Amino acid sequence: MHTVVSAEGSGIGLRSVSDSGAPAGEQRVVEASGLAREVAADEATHVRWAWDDTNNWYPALLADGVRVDRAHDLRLAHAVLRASVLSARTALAEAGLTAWDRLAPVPPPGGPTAAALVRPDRHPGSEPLFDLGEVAAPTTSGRAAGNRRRPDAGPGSERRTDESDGYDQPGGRHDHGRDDEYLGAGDLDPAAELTAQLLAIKDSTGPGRLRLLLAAESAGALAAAEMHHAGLPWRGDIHDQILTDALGPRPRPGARPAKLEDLAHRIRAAIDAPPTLNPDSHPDLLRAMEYAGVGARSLRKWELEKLDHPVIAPLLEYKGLYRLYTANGWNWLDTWAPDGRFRMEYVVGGVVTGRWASTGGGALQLPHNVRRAVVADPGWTFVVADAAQLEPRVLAALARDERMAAAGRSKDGANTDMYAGIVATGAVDSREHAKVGMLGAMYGGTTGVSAQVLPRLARAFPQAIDLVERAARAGERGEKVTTRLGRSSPLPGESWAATQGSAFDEDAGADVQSRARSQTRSWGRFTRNFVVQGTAAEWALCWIASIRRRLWALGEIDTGSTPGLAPAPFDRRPHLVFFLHDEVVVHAPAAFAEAVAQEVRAAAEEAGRLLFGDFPVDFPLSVAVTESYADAKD
DNA sequence: TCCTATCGCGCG
DNA sequence: AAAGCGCGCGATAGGA
Repeated sequence: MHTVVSAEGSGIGLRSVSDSGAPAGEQRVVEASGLAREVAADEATHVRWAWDDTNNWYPALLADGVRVDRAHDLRLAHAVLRASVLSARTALAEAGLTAWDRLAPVPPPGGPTAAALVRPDRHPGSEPLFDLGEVAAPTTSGRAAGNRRRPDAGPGSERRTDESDGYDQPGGRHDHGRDDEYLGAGDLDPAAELTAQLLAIKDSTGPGRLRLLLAAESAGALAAAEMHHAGLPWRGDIHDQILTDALGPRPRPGARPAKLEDLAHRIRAAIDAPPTLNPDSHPDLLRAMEYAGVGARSLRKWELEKLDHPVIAPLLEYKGLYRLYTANGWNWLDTWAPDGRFRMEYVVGGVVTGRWASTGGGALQLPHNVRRAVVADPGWTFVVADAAQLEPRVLAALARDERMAAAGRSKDGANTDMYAGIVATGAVDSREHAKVGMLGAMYGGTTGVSAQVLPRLARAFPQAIDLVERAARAGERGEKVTTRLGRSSPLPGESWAATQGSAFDEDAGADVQSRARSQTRSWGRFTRNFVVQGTAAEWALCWIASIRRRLWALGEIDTGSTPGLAPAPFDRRPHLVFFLHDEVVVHAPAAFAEAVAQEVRAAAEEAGRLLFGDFPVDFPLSVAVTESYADAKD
């Protein structure tokens, strides 16, 4: 049974919808301030909460200490069902675009991203887009401030829509924007949409796969909201020490840190440049280096490293420290972890393949050299787990390639390295060859060692290699490809097809043809990788969904003991604090560490079974119990 | 002045 | 163009 949650005037509507999509009973309307109590009471009935966007509702519940077990995120589900080939011949997919196709993800409340959206420059005398007082509930400041829809909301309101016109190049961010008429937020009827989605699942060619995918995607949205709520423990004092050791004391605004200033002098001296040369200006620096005869074509690190000149050493050091200073320096600390927690802002489903993206704070790019600042609370510890060689294992299982799966299977309980296993089959000579060969197969590498090794891999593991080759050819033909659970790739944009067509013109020049060919191959590499990366993302979603359920079931520390620094409902319980594609960090009371490690492993096994049934493929983890994230070597 | 493109590098 | 996939971000350059 689902309960659909929606805004009804100043109150909140709760309406039951059966698993077949039939409305069950009348809608109840409760006061906004009473929602948390209502939800907490209904949790015991194993209801699945359905709502337009998890970030519109769940943060306020968490703020009231209420955790929910299951949800159905209508925005995320709609996007999957709209695009999937499994649901292509359903009413939902065959209907024209609706307001649900135009929803942009709602940022988590209270963070810098939400603040930036709430603070648009208002001209004096212009009407505010929404009245904060009208919808504000005591505990829902973030939601009330920026993200609640109103019946009269229109273009330019808080319900922003994406404006991109689709895909011309692989690699664009996931969006569903089109430039037809905006239908208006008033058209969002969550109960009707849920009914339509459940019907689309039932009518699809893979209801079981889609049901699992949407459950996992929605569980991911819950987990992301919970991680934002709990935050990653962050020791600002340690971070500051790292910065001071590397850069010198924090400079006044506008000034370079002492170490960078010193290196800038040495760089100028080494190439006889004037004191006005700004090493942050690539064109100027490159020109000055050319004048000094350094012989650099660009300023890329790997290229500079090949050169022999006195400027290289200080320049490389400068670039490293500059990166630390600009990306994760004091400004970052002030903005993203001012109070002992880094509240990362994930964008669930933000990548076309189904991976998560993040916005602001660079949660998915946290450099290794600042991870020392991630320290567990007193009496608590981290359990850090990452899936070893996830993508090649996923490929083996996807292709049902028994030999490749066997190469990654653990023998007598030993934690195996799949690349070593591939070497052991005799297919290739070294672990390095196995690794670059597999990466090349999954990414579409055509040169160097990876291309040399590919034929050997194709001989040893024909089914796995054939799967990625077929995915590449489908993409080159402009077709969709689909992951294990039913997430389909986007189609290339109109200009892609136009370029393809123009290559067939009688008078097409060689340059046009070569551009078309290069574009074709590029899209093929995208679809080749899509099936693997996308299915790996599905494995990770199932993993994280299982972990959050299992952690909750572990219960809490004794009532006598001191709670941790995490906010309720996690102050006495192990909880997820970080997720990075194939890696999780759990923050747990020290006494729970071993139990958590065991559950994280069990969750990985469960994820493998959910995706691949009894196909004999292993997904081993490396698990570390540690006080500091930096001590978990990946 | 604002907006976008480019470079380069962090992560998986 | 490192060698192929997927991202976010900050600084500077350059066009409008």
